[in-house]
Amino acid sequence: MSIFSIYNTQSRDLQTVNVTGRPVHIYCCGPTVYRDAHVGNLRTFLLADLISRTLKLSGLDVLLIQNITDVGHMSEDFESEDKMLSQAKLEKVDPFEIARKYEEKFHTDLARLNIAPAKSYPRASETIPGMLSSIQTLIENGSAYVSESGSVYFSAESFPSYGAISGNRLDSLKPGHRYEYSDDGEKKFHADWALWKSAGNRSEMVWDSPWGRGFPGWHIECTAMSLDLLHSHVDIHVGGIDLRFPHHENERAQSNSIIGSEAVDLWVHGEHLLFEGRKMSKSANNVVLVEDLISQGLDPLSLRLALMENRYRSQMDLTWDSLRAANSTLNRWRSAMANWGSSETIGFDSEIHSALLADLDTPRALLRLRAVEKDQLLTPMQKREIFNYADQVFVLDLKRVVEVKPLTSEQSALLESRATARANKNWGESDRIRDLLARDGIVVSDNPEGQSWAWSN
RNA sequence: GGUCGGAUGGCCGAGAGGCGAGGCAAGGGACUGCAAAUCCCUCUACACGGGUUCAAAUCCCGUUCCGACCUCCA
Repeated sequence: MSIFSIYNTQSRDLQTVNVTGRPVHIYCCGPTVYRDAHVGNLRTFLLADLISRTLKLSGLDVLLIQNITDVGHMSEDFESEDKMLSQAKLEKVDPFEIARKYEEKFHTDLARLNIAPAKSYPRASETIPGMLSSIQTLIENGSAYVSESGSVYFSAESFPSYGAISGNRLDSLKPGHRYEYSDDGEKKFHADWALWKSAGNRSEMVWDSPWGRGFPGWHIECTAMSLDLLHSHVDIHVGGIDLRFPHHENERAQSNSIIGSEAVDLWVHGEHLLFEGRKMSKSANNVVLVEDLISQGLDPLSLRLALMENRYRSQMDLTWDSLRAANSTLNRWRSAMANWGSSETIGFDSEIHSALLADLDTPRALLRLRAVEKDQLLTPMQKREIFNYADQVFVLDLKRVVEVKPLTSEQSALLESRATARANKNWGESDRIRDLLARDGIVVSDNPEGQSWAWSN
């Protein structure tokens, strides 16, 4: 059996996934649910999906866990306001209502992109006891300390291999370099971080703890959840490149300090998505949501295809052009599939299989699919069966029969009069009607068998 | 200042010592009453300077430029 290999940020090398006798444990850092997930966020969630599906293609079981951060995690800095709480103030509702609303939308977006649901989506707010016991363990074994105000900090120096994922060294993280470092005076060392932050003057989203009322630090939720739900061992940990430091570095220090060994085998990071040449951000005003694609008349799966045209490890510039290109490819493939018959058999293609196994080389797999489409030595049935095979991972709904919105009676009448005009070689009238229909988004074309029509989107 | 990646045709992007991916756009042709769709063809590139080699986009050294991260971030 061929083996899946993928790039491990920590070892800076391709690493194979060798798991037998149990499911592959995957943990993917999920959304902070204070706003809509944009298409860049979705690129990372798609990455976890592609990994899971490729492993399944190779006959492995997968246990995927993805957290929902519904507790503000601006705990390092009291000056900036917590995102969840400030959004709640803005929308004038209970912060948990905000969280549930965006959590719901997150699931909707995943479904639109055919991203298979994880086994579970633990919420930070419902994992407080687990976090408290993780923190307790860290205090007991000397990895963490309690401050005067009742906050708990992780001691970075207690973890000798700190920095292994990101390449950062503790002395390079000293204040005085480019970033602005602020300290509330409670940390013993500049690189320490909060595991638990005392409530201060906060009254919402705070919990009781052995150290007083407060709220958890951002990094501890992933430690608590992954150790608990994945039985203290993560085979593949997935997240966006920006989480490499500090989030994953800190999570690793916490998890390893609790279990006394390496908790994660493989750290996989997805690169960022740019849109029209710039990083997607509110200030650049180029945040794109799945809804925006839909309102442009694009199939959301054209995003899935467009994202797969690039490797997950390279920064990618998404444009409306590339989305439209993907959308028309999708339409072309679906109608080709319909023309190739109705076989439900799942074929096999070794090139596609090996491309996916080789560090998720989706561009090469798609290239092969295009070659299959054009290959004159393959029968239509063979083509369809190879497409069926590929669609287990691509999940572009290639078998979907393009459903056609019915015409209004006026539009049907126009089509009929055009056919009559054409029969009479009344070209002027025929073209006039064609223009009329085009305004309704109906494209008319003439074939030897007569005229046919289609919706332009 | 530290760390991690990049630079390929009009644009987006694979490729990682020899055979010039693919897509989009553009131009030409076939088909058509004219179109559309489709098919065929065309446009032939690897930041710069050295080096290694029979052979470099690919390896090595140097240079320039670009992006990401450095305590909010997918």
